[in-house]
Amino acid sequence: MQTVTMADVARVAGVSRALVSLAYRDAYGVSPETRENILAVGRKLGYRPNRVAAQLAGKKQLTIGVFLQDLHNEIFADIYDGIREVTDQAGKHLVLTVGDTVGSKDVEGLETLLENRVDIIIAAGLTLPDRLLKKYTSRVRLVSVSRLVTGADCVYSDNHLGATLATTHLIERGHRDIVFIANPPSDGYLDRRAGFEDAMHADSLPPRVVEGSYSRVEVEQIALQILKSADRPSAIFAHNDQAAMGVMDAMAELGLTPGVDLAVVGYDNSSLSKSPVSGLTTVDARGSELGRLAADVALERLENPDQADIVRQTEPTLVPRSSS
Amino acid sequence: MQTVTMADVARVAGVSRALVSLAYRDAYGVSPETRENILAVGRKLGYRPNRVAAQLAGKKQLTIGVFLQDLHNEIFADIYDGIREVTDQAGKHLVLTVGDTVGSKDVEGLETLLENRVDIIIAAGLTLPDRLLKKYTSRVRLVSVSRLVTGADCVYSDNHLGATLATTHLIERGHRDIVFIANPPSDGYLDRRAGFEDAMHADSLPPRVVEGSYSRVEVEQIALQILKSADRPSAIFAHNDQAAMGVMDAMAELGLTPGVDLAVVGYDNSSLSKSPVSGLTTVDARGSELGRLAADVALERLENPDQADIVRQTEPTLVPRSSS
DNA sequence: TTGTAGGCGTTATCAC
DNA sequence: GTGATAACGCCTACAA
Repeated sequence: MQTVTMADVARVAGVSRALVSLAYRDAYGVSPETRENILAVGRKLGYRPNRVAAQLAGKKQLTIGVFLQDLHNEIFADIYDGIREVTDQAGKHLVLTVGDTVGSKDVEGLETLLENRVDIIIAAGLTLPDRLLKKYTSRVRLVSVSRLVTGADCVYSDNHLGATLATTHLIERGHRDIVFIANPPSDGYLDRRAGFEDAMHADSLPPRVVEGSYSRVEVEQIALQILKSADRPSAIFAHNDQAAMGVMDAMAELGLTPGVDLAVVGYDNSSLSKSPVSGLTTVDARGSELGRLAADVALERLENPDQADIVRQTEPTLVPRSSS
Repeated sequence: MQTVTMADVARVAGVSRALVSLAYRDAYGVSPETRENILAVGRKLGYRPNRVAAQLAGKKQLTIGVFLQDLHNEIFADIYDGIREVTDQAGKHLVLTVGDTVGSKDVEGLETLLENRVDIIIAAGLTLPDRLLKKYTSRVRLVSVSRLVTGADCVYSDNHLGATLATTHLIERGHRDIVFIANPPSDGYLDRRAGFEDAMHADSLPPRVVEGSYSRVEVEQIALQILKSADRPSAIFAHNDQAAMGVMDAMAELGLTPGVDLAVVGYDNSSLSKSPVSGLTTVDARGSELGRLAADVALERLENPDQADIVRQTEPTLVPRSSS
């Protein structure tokens, strides 16, 4: 159980520690034979490089911190996949921290990343207020995914457009009384709501907005109230798929059929909506593409620290299904 | 952007480095006033403890490695929640790595954890063969979640019982021709299948087993074949909820109604099945409880490294819904 | 209660 | 090509 160190390998192989180090990073300055020999000895001894020590000693930028807001929301799994796809190839190491559904652990997650001295942070789904976020953007390079942040690199999907697509789709289907179940208001996540309102106004329709949450069951309760009320709308547009499924849950409870008794539209095109079972019309924000882009930006930033803020925007698309 | 170190804080506060270290870990041997003063200086200077250096220098066991097999499967989010609940309280630091849906990244994930010199690993959903796994259990303390491993601490749900519950449930509902869509065969995950077969045999019914996968869409294709074949079963029991949803997807495509044209049962009680929309009958494996238990075991093991292997088993329960 | 010295396992910078 | 030697930032005795 006692750890084998570089010194051990060096001693047994009959070389200096420095050579072992070089051999394991296949750097220049070590002949193929000695390299092979060193690696063989290391293998026999069960040597495993100590990344902690390497991080401390080295000055190379090779670790990327990743913050994912909520593992229960599959969009973050998609984003992670995208990130990993490119960082794996670039040989960068990832340090992961995660928040929670309520969004109360942003600070904790970022703080942990900083204590681990990551060279840059890719943060997906941050909800902490701009004011607090500024304290971080001044201390570390940050690539924000989904959330638009001034003073940081950003990768996000055009939420205003996405919401407009969804709303227009409903209007074209003849709906005039539409409720938007919004996410809890927070800096950087107001575009979907704005897109909805603008689209409604464009057709001189009154936008109805109800504040929702990121929790499916909470939205279910909210939807129950809406559906049981006197002025039940003919369509509901939810800020994301989780919330939309909450609406579907409520409908199932009341014996209502999506697409018939009420139109429902979500946002994210997660596997929740993809399923023919739910048949949820949604807006595809392409999570894995966002992830890939974010990682690209992070690598670019590491190469060139002083260039201006990088902003990449992707265009969402509407995915019509049976629920509308 | 240049990092503030302990030495900086010490200099400004007019004390030694050691004192700063003690103050930040609120250890004995530092008066309340100096402590306060040191912390104040640190705050002003924007000092942040360097966990990398601390890990390297210290000998205390305070980091736990966590491996989660697949972020797209919500059961792992549940398990993570459970783990976090207890490690947060115990003040332990988590290092996270994740695999993928195919299960091809187990080695990579464990290896990264080892390179980070975690003191113990909690691994959920390992699929690598026993033979390979042994190389790890001999090098590091391992708490295996879901998977039963000899020579390591284990926390798992009684899968044989769970599968029996599900199968018996179907039989009681009058089904005699039942297909079990199994997970890809691998060490440590054969109990659900065995539970199914045993329950069928107990009633002198012929068990039909089809090999499935961990991917929802792949199972959808498999289910399509089964449902279109001449001898369509009256019920399908899938190895987990993801797979069960794949079956539901196939049914939706064929216009079949779950619970009417075909009974479907899943496993995990993830939010996929919880939803009234899917109404999927399932077996509740209680992920967060598994996570909590695993973390408890890990802490116990750190305290007492030499005790015999700890094995904790939980009892799953059947959750009947409309799909059966 | 406080300060000093040595070490954790690497990487980086030199000479050889 | 190869091998000493000084960092890296902190912890942990031990001495004061």
